[in-house]
Amino acid sequence: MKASELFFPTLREVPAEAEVVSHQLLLRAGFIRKASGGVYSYLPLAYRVIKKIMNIVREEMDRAGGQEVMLPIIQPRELWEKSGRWDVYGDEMFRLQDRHKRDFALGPTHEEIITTLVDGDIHSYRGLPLLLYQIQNKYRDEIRPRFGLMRGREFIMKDAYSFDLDDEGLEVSYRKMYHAYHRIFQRLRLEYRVVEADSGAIGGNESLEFMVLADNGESEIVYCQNCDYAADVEKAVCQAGPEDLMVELGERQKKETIGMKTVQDVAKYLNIPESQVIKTLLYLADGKPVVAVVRGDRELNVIKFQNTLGCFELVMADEKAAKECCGASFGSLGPVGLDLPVYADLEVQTMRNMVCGANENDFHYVNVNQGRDFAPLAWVDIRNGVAGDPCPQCQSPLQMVRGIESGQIFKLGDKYSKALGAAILDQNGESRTMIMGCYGIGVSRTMAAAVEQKHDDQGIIWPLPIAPFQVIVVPVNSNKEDQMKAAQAIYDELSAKGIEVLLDDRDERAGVKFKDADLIGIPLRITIGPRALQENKVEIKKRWEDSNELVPRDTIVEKVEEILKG
RNA sequence: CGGGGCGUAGCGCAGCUUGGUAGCGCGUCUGGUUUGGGACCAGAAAGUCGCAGGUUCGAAUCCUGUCGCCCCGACCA
Repeated sequence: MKASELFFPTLREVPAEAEVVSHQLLLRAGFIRKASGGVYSYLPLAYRVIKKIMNIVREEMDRAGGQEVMLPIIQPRELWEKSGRWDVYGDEMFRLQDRHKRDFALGPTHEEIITTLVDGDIHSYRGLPLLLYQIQNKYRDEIRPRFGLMRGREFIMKDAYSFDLDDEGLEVSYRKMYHAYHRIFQRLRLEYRVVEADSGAIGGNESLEFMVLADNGESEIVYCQNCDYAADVEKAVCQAGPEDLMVELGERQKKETIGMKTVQDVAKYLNIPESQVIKTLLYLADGKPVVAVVRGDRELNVIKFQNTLGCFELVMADEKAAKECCGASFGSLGPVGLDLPVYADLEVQTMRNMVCGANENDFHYVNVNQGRDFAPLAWVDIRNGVAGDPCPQCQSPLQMVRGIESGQIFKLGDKYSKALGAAILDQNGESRTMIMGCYGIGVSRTMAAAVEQKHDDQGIIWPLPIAPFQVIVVPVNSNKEDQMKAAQAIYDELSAKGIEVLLDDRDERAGVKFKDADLIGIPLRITIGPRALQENKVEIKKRWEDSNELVPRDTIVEKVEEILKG
């Protein structure tokens, strides 16, 4: 492909609308253009990358025994009513009507369609196991689409669904997908981590997320370097700390702390670490006041708290409610003498001589000790994990990184098959509900995640397996016949080897070509310059390294093949 | 949905307070000189100032409404 004929409108300046790196670079490098909030066009370079990701995914799905299908995007309302999700899905579902005023949804996901499809034509256990997948657009009317391709309203997703006779079968399918996903992310050459996903809300079912590591990913992950444990901070299992039995319990005292509202203020004022203070947070669970207590330097994890309570709605109470329930404003609350259900984080259990609000404005207690001064209704795990927490499996200190949720595998069980009545006959002629799993990879999001992970201040650095072109050949001056001739010859030779090459034949100055090559992130650049050409040499540069290398013209094809292999 | 910000040429922005025939940089086009990290000179094209209504002799500018975009939050997985 000649650069002069390629549609890749690069921008010198960062469009004002883009905040995150992947969004900025994909716009600047001429990969994507916005059609509407969260809806993008993929230009040729982007689509080349997308197709490569799709092909890797496709090959691994096929290898795992999957069969590719293409399901409708437009889905009738009745299907969604059957599963009960027409109402539940809410505003996040794009809806439309046909000319007869019949309701449809633009598929946000395909459990309904596929379960109905399989139920219609598989009636015997002999038809199982079955693994179907597709790669196509999904539609979710996100409350707030953001960060370019990272959270779009229309996005490309691979979704796979497994159907088995029983849980043992599901286990086999799930494991196959687990290994397939590992292969996929390894082949994409992205650094990633598998973490446990929330299973509380849906109840006991297993789910794992494949996170592509990136400095400004949406998720925070803690992981263990010693064993294989990893989890989102919101889901990480937190434990009680060790108790220091040598610390003597002091006598509880009330101290005046005028104007001291935050944990920081109080700790500073009393000259103690924040970890000696406890935070008392008042929430309304389905309208009823409940209290959460966590160490002063920790964050309450609202999801964990809600799962603990098992309530439907959990909102933070306002100042007024605090005054009514506890007799003091925020900043002066404490569990001592509170006549409310108190849930305290496990970590608080082993703290000694804590500091907390006295439920009286501008007063705090010091030397508060659990058991003697207050007793919570329950000791529970309700805080966010942090780096340094002990690993729940092996007790080594956990590390923290950020990541982008790129794939997820999930044991659905009979959730949809039951609702939609998808049953089959087993060996004994008895009717059984099929057991399902579902497995997603955000293809367009993965492209964005790759950019987030692989870039520098000059632009994108595509991993070789998904680069839009593997090599760019740059004659320093396209008007010099000898340079163009050499460039064209190298282009032909590489192309003949099946290598994807971009020939920058544009009548631009060298600087412009180099900048563009760096920006669009082609892994290998071959530069044909006048001086080297005199000695019958050309220059090769790896996008991910600073230095370049002069090699004899005759060996360049060999050289490229060698790098591509390694 | 709440809070904040923004809509002026393809991109980035100024002009708006104090109303008077729309500007800058980059990009684009033409000609020339240049040619190893976003060249230079000369010339040119390109904008219903998001949209609608109002005030006014006159609105990019003031008022009202509306649409869209971005960020934070709530929400969701």
